[in-house]
Amino acid sequence: AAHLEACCSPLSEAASSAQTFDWMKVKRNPPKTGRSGEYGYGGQPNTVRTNFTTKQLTELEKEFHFNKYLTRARRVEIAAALQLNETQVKIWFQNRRMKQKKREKEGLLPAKAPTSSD
Amino acid sequence: VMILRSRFLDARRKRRNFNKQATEILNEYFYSHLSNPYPSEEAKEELAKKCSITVSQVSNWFGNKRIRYKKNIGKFQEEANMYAARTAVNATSVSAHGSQANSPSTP
DNA sequence: CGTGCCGATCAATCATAGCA
DNA sequence: TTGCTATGATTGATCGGCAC
Repeated sequence: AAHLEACCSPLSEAASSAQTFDWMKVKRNPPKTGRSGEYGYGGQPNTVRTNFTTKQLTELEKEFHFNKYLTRARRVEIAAALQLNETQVKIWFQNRRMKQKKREKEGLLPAKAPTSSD
Repeated sequence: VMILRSRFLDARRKRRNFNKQATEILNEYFYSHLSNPYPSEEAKEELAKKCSITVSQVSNWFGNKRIRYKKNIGKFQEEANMYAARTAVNATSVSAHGSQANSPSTP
């Protein structure tokens, strides 16, 4: 579900001024993470971006090197051990995999252009 | 406290601004596609080559540009007009490539 | 029908560059 | 040097699409 606001008339504005296109109205849904009293922070629903502690990140990294992918069981263990939601652990691994892929991809071209000149 | 963070924060530290030339190219693309500033992977690669930066940097640039633009459209009005006029000519030569049917507006 | 993953993107923030 | 703004990069989390 997305919240699209319909206010300005799409067909108006002219001249050089920029109109308000769809992409400018895109609003992400507020994160629903946090749930379940976790660490010592208020009780209000997490506003945004959970700040992982160094300890949590260290453990997650350790797990990642052991396994790039998690099993349901492992995820539950880690979530409990680090006091995070299973979703947060799942998402962390997802992002971590993408990050590694990006790294590999870039750490392969920085050399030089593939042109046969050399 | 924050010292612990900076410990392993990598590239973010020695950041270098892009050349004026590169920024020009990126802005030209952005404003000439203001209706949909989402370059395809191929387009990103081409921009990266022209700007002498990586594809990731191109993605970062567009990501930041989009967010910051919509956050304060007014602040970019001048810039928008400037590039709009400049790329208006360029747009004419790029209207027959058979890549993607894209032209929602164009009153 | 529900769930995990991917690829792209968002959105907030960090740390520095640049300028007055 | 001091203070503030511009800007590139990072990252937890969302969105749409796809496979199982």
